[in-house]
Amino acid sequence: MILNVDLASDIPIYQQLRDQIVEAIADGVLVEGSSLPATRTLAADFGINFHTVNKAYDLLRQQGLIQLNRKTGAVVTPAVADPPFGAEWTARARTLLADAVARGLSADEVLESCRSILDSFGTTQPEETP
Amino acid sequence: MILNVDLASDIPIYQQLRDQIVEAIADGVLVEGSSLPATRTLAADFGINFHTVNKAYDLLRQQGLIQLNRKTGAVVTPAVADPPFGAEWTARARTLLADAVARGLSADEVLESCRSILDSFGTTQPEETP
Amino acid sequence: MILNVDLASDIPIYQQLRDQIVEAIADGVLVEGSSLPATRTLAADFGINFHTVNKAYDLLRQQGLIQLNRKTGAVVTPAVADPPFGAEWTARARTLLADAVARGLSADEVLESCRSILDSFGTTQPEETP
Amino acid sequence: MILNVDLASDIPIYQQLRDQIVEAIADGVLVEGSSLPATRTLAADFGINFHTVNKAYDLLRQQGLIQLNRKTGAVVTPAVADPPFGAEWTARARTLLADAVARGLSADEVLESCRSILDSFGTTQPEETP
DNA sequence: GTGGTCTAGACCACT
DNA sequence: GTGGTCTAGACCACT
Repeated sequence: MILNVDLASDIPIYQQLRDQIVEAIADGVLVEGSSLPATRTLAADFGINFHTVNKAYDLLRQQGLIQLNRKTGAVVTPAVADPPFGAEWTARARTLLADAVARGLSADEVLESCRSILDSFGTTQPEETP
Repeated sequence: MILNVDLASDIPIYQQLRDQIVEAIADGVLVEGSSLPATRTLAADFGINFHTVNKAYDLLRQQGLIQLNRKTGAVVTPAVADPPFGAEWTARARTLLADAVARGLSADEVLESCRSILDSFGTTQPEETP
Repeated sequence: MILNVDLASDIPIYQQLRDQIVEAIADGVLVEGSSLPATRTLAADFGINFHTVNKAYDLLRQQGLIQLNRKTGAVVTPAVADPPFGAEWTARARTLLADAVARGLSADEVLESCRSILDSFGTTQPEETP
Repeated sequence: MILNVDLASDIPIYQQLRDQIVEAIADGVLVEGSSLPATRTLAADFGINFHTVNKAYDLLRQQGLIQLNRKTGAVVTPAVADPPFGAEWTARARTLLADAVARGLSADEVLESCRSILDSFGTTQPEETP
């Protein structure tokens, strides 16, 4: 799993971490049962505080994507699609799609962009959990 | 154009305004050449500070969606799809789509959600510009 | 609203705060729209760190009970009973009720205890929001 | 008695064991005089450390629900409802019930949930102690 | 060895 | 003036 943190971005570091881990899960790089690095290890790797990593992991836990355990560390949970999947996601999607359409893209072009992003997921081989 | 501002929301008011105006453009309610309300009028309508409206309009201007002019006020510009269309949009889309996939939805289900949102645009008749 | 924090308890301070604020909401002491004290004010009152209060408020926000806003501070949101209300609550309730029954209380006695606790809610007059 | 241990859960294993044994007692699956499995047996069944089982049994002993004896092992004690039944239980109940009420459920709805959980106890036939 | 909690203090964002 | 983020470092809980 390759994570990139941009300290200069105005997106909070913990959010960047969360987003990239979610992408790694969507991508299949992290699968059910995969272990994430220990909070303090990951923090050291990026030269950031472990509290920041903690916050990212805590978000993922709240969203049901990982489990945190003093013994086993952070582990990816089985995906349980919980439809109708939240009006909140739909609202975010509506804003994102409107942004594209308002800039002049056709619905087909936008869908094609979405499809190509979705297709790019899962092309990476999963890591082996040691 | 109907705007709803939730003063209690976590999302900054200027962001809500920007998002809803973008949706109105995507929706075809606002078309090329449509005038937006004067900042002070809009501010008065919602009981918010006109600086907040200014900030929303300024964002739209930066994104090339409207033109601001002392004389003519805020006017929707012609849509110029600007491919490659911003790595920034793609990054946002990637995060949004990954969120859905990581929660267990299939690519097809996610695409279907996007399609149905896109289909909902443009069903409203454009306003007449007075 | 009267809050009591037991620094010696093994229940985390932020959890104690969360629980007591929830009870104040259930009790009707805090109603929809009521303001909570500023995080730093509350922290000073108890001689604890504002981060700890922050964590309590953040939990309440995640659970949809309050809204946090830089401008307006922490405000109680309208209650939206979201049935089926979570298997998680039922599991907690099962454990609690089993505890009582296993100790020899009859179902009727346990229900009576629950009823009397529920009756004790709402007997306090709501605070006036200044 | 059927026990399920979720090794990945946030809830400590000893707590899960304790809770499920309490539920088995409430349920009538375990009655006064019933023997619990030997700690090492139970530990082997779940592939967990026997100290963990020990901790669960010790909690139950402290709470007066079982007796531990080198010779006879762990045996369920006669239920002695010990009114006023612990301010501690009431505090836990208050928090649980407040959680439901604060989310907008009426006292009647909450009581009904409690009643249906209580009714589900005791529908299983007691095991025969070999 | 892992995550969890708490303190202390800095600076930022939005109003 | 309010909450939000981040750092730094301590000690605890569970294994």
